[in-house]
Amino acid sequence: MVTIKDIAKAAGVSPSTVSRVVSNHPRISKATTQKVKKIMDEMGYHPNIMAKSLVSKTTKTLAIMLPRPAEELFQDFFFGELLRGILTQSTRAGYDMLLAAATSPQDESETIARLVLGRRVDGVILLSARTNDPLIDLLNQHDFPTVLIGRSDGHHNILSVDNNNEQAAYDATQHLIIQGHERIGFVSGPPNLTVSHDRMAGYRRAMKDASLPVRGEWIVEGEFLQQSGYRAMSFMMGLPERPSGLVVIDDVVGFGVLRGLNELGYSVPNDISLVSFNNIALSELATPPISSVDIGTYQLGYTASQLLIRRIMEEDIYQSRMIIPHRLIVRESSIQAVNKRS
Amino acid sequence: MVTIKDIAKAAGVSPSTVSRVVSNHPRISKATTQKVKKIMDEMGYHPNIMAKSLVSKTTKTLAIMLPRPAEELFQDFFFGELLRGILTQSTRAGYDMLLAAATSPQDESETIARLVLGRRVDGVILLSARTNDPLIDLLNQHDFPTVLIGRSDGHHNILSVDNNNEQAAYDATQHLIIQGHERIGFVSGPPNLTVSHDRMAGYRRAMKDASLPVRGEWIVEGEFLQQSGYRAMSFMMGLPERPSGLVVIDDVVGFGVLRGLNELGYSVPNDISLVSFNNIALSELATPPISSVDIGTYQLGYTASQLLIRRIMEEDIYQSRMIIPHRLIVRESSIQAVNKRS
DNA sequence: TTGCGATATCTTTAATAGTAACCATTGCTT
DNA sequence: AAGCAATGGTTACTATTAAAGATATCGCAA
Repeated sequence: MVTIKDIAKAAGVSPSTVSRVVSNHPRISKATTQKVKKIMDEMGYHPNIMAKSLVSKTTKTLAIMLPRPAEELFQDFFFGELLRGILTQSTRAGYDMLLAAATSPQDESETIARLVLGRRVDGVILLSARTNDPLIDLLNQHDFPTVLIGRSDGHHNILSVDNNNEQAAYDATQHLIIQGHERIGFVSGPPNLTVSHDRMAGYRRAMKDASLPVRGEWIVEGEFLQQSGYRAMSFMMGLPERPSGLVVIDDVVGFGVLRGLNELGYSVPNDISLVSFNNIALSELATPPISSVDIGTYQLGYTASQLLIRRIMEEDIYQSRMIIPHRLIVRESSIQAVNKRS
Repeated sequence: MVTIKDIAKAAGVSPSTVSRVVSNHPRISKATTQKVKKIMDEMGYHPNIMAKSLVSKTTKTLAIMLPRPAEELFQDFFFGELLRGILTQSTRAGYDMLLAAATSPQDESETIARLVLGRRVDGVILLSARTNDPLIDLLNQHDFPTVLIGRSDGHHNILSVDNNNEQAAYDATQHLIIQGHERIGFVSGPPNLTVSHDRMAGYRRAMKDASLPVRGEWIVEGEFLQQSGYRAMSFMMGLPERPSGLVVIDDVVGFGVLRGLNELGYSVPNDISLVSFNNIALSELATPPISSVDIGTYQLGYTASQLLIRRIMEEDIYQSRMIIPHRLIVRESSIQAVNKRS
């Protein structure tokens, strides 16, 4: 391997001078710069990133800490879009991305400790916030640059990027109410995720504002998997009084709901109307196309990365909590036949 | 930051001894080990990974080199599953994963050079092989541990994990032929990817073996996007003699095909039968459920990571090319109504 | 023309955190 | 008493950079 010393020797200068050439230091003459650069090219020199990181105490690397278990996440287009947003921005800013997964709960803290306290990364993006995330405490304790995608109860001093999920669910629910629905159900996600809470709260507020009753059996919790949606329907459609409209926490779950309703012989949107969240690429290709709240997934990731890098650069950050706007995309799954005819 | 020297001083031993305790060196007494470990816990010591990497010339990190542009990839469930396979195995083996993307063609080589020649990673997983990939030459030149997911023409001395895509397409096509179809079309992917070539070849062989004609206008190239499938249908269904069966390169494209056919008023499978590839989670939730060749996506990623780590460990590797078995999953999209009744 | 300080340019030295090869000490056996 | 495990310390090294020091060059006044 060719090192900075080899270049220095070959060019007849000191290693420091080569180092300055590499980092475009102003106090190097054009002649020397050219000479050194030529030799670097000839000898195929590439700076050893580890040595550089050791001395500069900076790795130019960010970590994405994946929640555990990660299966659900990878099953969802949502994650791909988020990742794309993060990666695009961090690549542009000259940062590498480390994908960190944990296999067990204690391993999660250990992984973070290894990466963060071992100075392997300059910052961390946390995904899928739980209602009380111990990782956030750990990272805050060490005052380590962290951005949370989502929201965590009881942590107000952490940088975060999120949607207004409460309002998003309000809008989705209100849309169904405007379409004339009075019995509206909610297919939720894992109960320990704040996103489940927030969307549920918005659903409840919309129902309350319209003076509509919310029945306990119209709310079903599950995972971000199609199977959850499918199972929710087996249960909900067996009720004596079943809802005529459904708000579903995630498009993939929505696909499962659609399949369940289909098999049970219900027609969407004529028998049951449907609105879900995230607006993944395939939701407009469902039969019927699914109405969905676009939460700006790419933007969410892009902004998180941007915010994190700003924090690392120690720029002044005035807003610790950034909200990405959402937008309800109305499609066939929530437009009743009567409206369609008009 | 607490270093190995701080621990050494606090424990009254030399830095080497602490280093030995950390790496479970056998020649350290139990008493010393315990004493040092206790102090490490108390002081919250975590080894600096950069310093370790510098001296050991090993980073315990793998890079996934994403193809450019990466948009398509992130839009596909396929990628998520692949990533999950890679990540699961590499995490188990104690390796971190670096996600590397390039923004331009020349940047691609630069990124590889920076990571590989700069000794930032121990190995590289290449995705989405093109027919003649210059990156492979670059990596081979430096004898750098690399595993290719897919196949690249003219590179036989590279480790790779792939499917038998030719046979997979043969099986898919033959399935349609057995169902009684004689006019079968092929909706392909980007022409510069080997996977497009291989699947096309299998399709052609199956048609030839059955003495069925292949028309040029029944073959359409595109991307791994739903829009490609949609556009292919606009074109193909406008032909004077249109196919009655379709082999589609990817499930996401299949979703687009389904939508296109739907809008044009064709029924699947009664008017047109459909088989596609990759068997993503949502293909069984399409309307109708899409027949798809399961290529063992998770396995593909898992095996690639495993192979790469073996190569890094300099284990003897007897097979340089591993083939993950495929399996045709027959669903409603390719079972004609007449068969359904029986 | 010469001498001086200012400036530009480059070198030397020390530091980053850790590891490995080699060396040193101890206490026990033969 | 010599030899030998067992255990731990010393020293040198990894590739790079920052700070401080050294040298050369230049402009300008005497």
